[in-house]
Amino acid sequence: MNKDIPVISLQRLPVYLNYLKGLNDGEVYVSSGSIAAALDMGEVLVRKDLAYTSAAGRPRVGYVKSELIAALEDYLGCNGKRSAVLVGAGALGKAVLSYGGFKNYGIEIVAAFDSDPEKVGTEIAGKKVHAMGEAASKINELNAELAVICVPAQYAQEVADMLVKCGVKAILNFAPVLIKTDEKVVVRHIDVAANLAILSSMLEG
Amino acid sequence: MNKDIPVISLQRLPVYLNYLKGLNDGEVYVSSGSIAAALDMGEVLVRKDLAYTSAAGRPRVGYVKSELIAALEDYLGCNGKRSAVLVGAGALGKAVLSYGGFKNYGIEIVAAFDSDPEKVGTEIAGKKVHAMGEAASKINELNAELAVICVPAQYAQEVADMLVKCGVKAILNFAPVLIKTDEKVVVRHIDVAANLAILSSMLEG
DNA sequence: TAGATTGTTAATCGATTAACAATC
DNA sequence: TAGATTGTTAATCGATTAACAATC
Repeated sequence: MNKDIPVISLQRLPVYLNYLKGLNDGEVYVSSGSIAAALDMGEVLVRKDLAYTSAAGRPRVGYVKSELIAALEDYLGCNGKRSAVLVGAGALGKAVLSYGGFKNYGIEIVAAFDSDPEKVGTEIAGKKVHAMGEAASKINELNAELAVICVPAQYAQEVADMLVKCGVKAILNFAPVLIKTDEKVVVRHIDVAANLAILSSMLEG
Repeated sequence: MNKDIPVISLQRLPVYLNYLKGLNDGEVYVSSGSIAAALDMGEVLVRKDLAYTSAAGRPRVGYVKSELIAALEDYLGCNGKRSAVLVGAGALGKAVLSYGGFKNYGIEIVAAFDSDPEKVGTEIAGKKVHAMGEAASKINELNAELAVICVPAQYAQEVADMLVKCGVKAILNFAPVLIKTDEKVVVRHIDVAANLAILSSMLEG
């Protein structure tokens, strides 16, 4: 069902969702034109993207905002329940563990792992930090399909390999290195420093 | 000089740089083919991307690794010196302030701002946290052209407006909301929760 | 020289936009 | 009805890939 949407369209769905949720409660209808204007994009593109979900607009009035939000949430799996684990309870790991925004998407980070014995056994934002060796059993027990990697670059690949072996199906990688996995596993990469560097590069043009 | 590179190519340059830096010191030459194989992409694309920099390969041998790294670093401004400020010293803000990876790109976060009086006056990773009201004078004094927004979504737009008024030219926004600015200002958006949600969506396909 | 690899031009592919018929 | 907006098909645009000449 989610198979044929281009990733580039999929990436825009949360943007629409955020925009719609931020709208005044009084607004009942939204048109692709108004969304496009607010988000600085073409209105046909908005309609095409929305068409991947179950959203249906009505000529002359547009989309019912609540229905559109529901369609996007449904498509993105916000009403489901998926568990994620996090590896690397450093500053960034702690921030991600403390972040409350995942629940909007039906995702919960249920456990963390760290190789530092000092951290093992502690709790961060109510989530237990376990030793790396416990990963296999915990991931299995908690049925976690998602994982977030917040370890230093040099460990990212081995951590990814371990996670995949434990049954993780998708990885969000914050380490500044490209990790390779079995092609069935989906990986996304967020390199914070590189993002700032890209911005910096765009300044001189 | 950096004007005519497509953003999509620019985004790949740090990926090449990370890969090359991670290579064994003994490797003197690298070919576009070997980079492409390691990074799972087409070799012509690699050569095209690298051609935007001052890198020059030699037929039959490839690129001199050290020269290629230097060309990428030069293009990305890693040898320059740019200052950034951060707004919102919550968990994520702290993590970004503590992150050491920016210096590889010639970027330093020089100050933070927060509206919480409890945080004002403290130091995080050696960086002073100032009151929001000091932003204008500090940004000017420190000559900061880059800014990172780590405040809750509902404040992101006003913070962005304030930053732009203070002379900030580029913004990295972690708040889950699209911010609008004068078109001269460049903005990049990192929505961590959305990224995990996208991964989750890709699982069911 | 022979052959591997670069750099470039042409072809292809995919995403965005334009045009327009359908419709409430 | 008239007109605004959707949904879809065709055209355009831009990025990737294929082909190939240049070259060390």
